[in-house]
Amino acid sequence: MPQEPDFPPAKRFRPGSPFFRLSKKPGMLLPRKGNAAVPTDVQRRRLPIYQARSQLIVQLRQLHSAVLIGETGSGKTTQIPQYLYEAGIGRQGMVAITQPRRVAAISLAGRVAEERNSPLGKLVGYTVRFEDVTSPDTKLKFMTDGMLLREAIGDPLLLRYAVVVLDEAHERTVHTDVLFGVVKAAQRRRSEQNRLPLKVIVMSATMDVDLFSQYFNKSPVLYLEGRQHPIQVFYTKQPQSDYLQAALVSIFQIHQEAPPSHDILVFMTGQEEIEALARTCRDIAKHLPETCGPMTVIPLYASLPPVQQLRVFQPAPKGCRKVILSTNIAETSITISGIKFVIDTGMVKAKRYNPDSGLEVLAVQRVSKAQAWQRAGRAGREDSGSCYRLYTEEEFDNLTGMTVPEIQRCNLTSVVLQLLALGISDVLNFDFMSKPPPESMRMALEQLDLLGAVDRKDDQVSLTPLGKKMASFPLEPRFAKTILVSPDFSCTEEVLTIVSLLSVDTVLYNPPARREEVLAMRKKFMSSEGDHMTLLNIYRAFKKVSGSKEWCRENFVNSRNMGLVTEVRAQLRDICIKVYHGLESSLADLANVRRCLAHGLFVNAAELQPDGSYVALHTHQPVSIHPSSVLFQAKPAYVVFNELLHTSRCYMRDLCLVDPEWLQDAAPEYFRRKLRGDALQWEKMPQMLPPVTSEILSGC
DNA sequence: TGGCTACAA
Repeated sequence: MPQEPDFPPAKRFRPGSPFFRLSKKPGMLLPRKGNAAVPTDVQRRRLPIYQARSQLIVQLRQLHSAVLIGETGSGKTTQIPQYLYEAGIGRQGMVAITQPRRVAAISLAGRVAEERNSPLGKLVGYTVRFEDVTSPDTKLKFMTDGMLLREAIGDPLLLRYAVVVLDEAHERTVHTDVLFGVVKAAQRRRSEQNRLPLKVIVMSATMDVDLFSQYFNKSPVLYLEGRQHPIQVFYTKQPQSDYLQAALVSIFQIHQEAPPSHDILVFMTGQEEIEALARTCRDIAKHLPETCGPMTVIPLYASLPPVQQLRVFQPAPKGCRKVILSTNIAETSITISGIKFVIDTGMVKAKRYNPDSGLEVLAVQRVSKAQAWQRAGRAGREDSGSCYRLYTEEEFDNLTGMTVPEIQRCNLTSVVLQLLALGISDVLNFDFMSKPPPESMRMALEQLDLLGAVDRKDDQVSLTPLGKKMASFPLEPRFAKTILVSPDFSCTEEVLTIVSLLSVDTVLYNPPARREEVLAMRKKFMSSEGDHMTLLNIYRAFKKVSGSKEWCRENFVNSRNMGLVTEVRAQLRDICIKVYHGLESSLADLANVRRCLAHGLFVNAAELQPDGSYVALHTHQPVSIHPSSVLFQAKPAYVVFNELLHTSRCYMRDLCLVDPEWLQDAAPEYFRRKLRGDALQWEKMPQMLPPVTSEILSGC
């Protein structure tokens, strides 16, 4: 289990200051603070980290593994790779610097290339999905953690690299967590085989580093001071029952008291909540007395069109206050300058996973201390700031220290397939930094077994030839399987399209205010065979007009996501051609396409009951058709679906009508007695059918 | 029979 991190008491909190641990950690480096930067090469020397450069180089030269703590603004991400290069450390191979996000990998590479005065793609390059800007000259390679993981499948020892820098390790994405284990194993095996040593540098912005250090053989921790400014933190005196109301009051309190140039950033949970509060704020702002200046309220969340997202960067007109209402996208992904006040509701929408039911639930919950500090830190990027926490100090003390790593709360089917593809057969004992729940691992193995991806003999698990092929797709195993069976049904082109459509955020644009219009436009694409076929119709129509943006607008189709679909599709198609040396298409025979979906999604099958309700065959839980489905008013006997969404009920989303015989064909053993008329199955084989908990039942 | 999705590849 993750250890409770040792966080600074709020009152003495100075972001970027590691002083409170000075006595404990002798490895600390104490740079002098620099001033605001002016030219480019001088800029590097003015970064806080520069003062520690020579010490860092000495340390990094001798250490096999190091943990580096540095707040935002310390310059660690751009400078460490250059220091390594300048000192000739790891020149025998490349230096990989991983990032959880694409934009970060790309922009960091750009900045470092500029600092080196070298064209991007030469000495400094980057690799992210769909884009590889590197050359044989590339020594410093910025990449997404997912890309390095994918490379590891072909090269588990990561022999091209002399140094791997895992940045933003505190975010604990699934990919980073798997990489921890992969680089640690590669490091050990390379040393055993007397190969070029692999140096591992873990970089994190938070103080909960003991876990990192312990995991990497008690490696030393180096501290760097950042260039954050002091932040005053305020708590409410009483617990707030309504955080939205509390946010509203706080916004206008600040608005009445603070100079209008001081912008406010409010952290909330989701789109609907944000839009509602935005409306309320605008209404109230209209009716304020003259003494109060005007206010511009800007919502910010991921599904917002890019043009509207950019609004947060535009300065408000003089004398007007900018109030940004944001999801946690502003916590990490988008950095907004000029924020003087942060209001933290203390809530976040996060995914939870129940391995028994396979249910992923998106629920509003309290943030962790680490998240609360991350949010507060957004107020002190250029100058000192304030953070108003809409909860009491006692409530803060009771928050969990760090956010539960994603790997402990998600479906692990893809992870396990990837581990197996890396040649790790003892997946159940893989050296995770934070072990995922054993039920999640078992569930994942069971799913892979059902899909025909693995052979299990006693405790030894190995990939089948099909499983090996599945691992070559950057997809969830069930979708890889769907593609891989498609040649048997001569419909690879169609299946590729459908899987690509499912790989991106929805291409359907549904502005609530124009609901009737949307419905009328969408009618012409609707298929009685289900949502997948409806999506296929939309894609075909989109291609017919050569991806016209105008057509997208008229038909309420998100053209950005549609463009992404095209990219994903091309990538999947390339992989397909490599695996199969050819493609086939049935053009009109959509039944075959549905057969493929049955082969990939059969674990997500549901059966119509005599009373008109549906039951999921895998878990026997009652499920319903989501109102957004084209099959909402239909009553097909059997369907497969993409996912279950747990809101007021358990809703199946994205449905496809199937024949029960197809399900039998897809997994004869599994379905032998699962289909209608086997009520006793439940009691006979409890180990295959985990009991439905009362929690699930009451929620459905 | 009736709901609405944080982030990432």
